[in-house]
Amino acid sequence: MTETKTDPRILRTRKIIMDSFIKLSGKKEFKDITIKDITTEAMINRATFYYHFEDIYDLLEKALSEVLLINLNTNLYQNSELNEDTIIRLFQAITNFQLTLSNRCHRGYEDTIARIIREQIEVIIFNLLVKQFPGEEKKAHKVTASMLSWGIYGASVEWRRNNNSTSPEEYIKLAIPYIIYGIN
Amino acid sequence: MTETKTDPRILRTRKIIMDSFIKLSGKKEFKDITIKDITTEAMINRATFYYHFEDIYDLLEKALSEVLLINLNTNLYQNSELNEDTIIRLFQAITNFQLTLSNRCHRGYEDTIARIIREQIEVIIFNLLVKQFPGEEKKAHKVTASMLSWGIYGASVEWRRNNNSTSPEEYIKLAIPYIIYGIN
DNA sequence: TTAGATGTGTAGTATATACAACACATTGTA
DNA sequence: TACAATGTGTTGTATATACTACACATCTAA
Repeated sequence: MTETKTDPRILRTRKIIMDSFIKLSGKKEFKDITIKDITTEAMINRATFYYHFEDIYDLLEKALSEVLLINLNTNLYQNSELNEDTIIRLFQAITNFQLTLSNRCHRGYEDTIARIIREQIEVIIFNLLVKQFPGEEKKAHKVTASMLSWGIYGASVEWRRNNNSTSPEEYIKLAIPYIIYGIN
Repeated sequence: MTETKTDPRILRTRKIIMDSFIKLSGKKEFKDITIKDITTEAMINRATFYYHFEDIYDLLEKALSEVLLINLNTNLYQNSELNEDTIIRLFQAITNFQLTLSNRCHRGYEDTIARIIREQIEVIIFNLLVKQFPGEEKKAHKVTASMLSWGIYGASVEWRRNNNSTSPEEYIKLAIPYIIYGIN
């Protein structure tokens, strides 16, 4: 809302860097991608990279967040409530995102990536909860969001592992009553 | 050869501007394209436009030259002589370029565009002649290049006008003996 | 072990781009 | 006519990016 517009040069350069990184991720494993590779691909100076990102892990984090967030924003920007529909869309976005990831080789960095994704989910859920129940305790929202994010992320991992014929929607629907109405 | 490498920012920005201009040319007539349109499309500041180009006609000139030159370079960079083969490739590049142009609306600026194209052809032919006959008088090369450029450009106009089944290659082949061996 | 090669991260300076403001011209419209 | 709106081209200043050099780490080969 109170967005102060950022310098177009910054937006442009960040996008070039992230796009180059994503492109390289399709060719090499993460551990083999050097910062020189990225800046060469992006045709920017190496020093400029450090102007925007702390190091390559910072880039990984921001690139993943951005890609995931774009997926999510287009999916559930309209819905501002945490309900059955929202959860289904969220889950679909995650499984979809995981599928694109699995086509790229990030061997050895699965844990980092998993953490980033889960944190993103947590942020999204937290914001939804705050909007939905403005008066209540934020600490409770925090814990709830944390637990839900772990649960939903874990579900996406399990879904991918049992890569059977169940669609993401059907899969998560099995758990939704528990999420929404609780154990009772 | 003695290319002093130019700042990547300049290359990048020029490309963005030209690409935006070409993109806009597909939507609007030239006379309706404002500099604000271009800079908005390119997401650069209007002052930056004037850093690179004098005005919109300067951009038109450079954009056309560049597109035509790229066509030509990829076609006849290998051949450094002005022979039958070179002329055929040159003619093909021009007709091909004219076809792409005809899909865009530049009504009222045909003359300007024609001049730019012809001048480009002249430069190319002149350079070929200088390379081919290094010892001889440059003034003669100049006149020869001028006449040939007018002739070849004119032929491309005629070819397009009689838009019949003759291919550019067949068409120009009819005139090649005259060009190469002269009237006798 | 020692060098050499490659990668990371930082700092100082030069240059390109962003932005805002301005004067001026052109166009449409009341 | 007037006067608002839109476009052109310029200028001054702030900021982002390019470039170069440097110190340091890691790895490989002699």
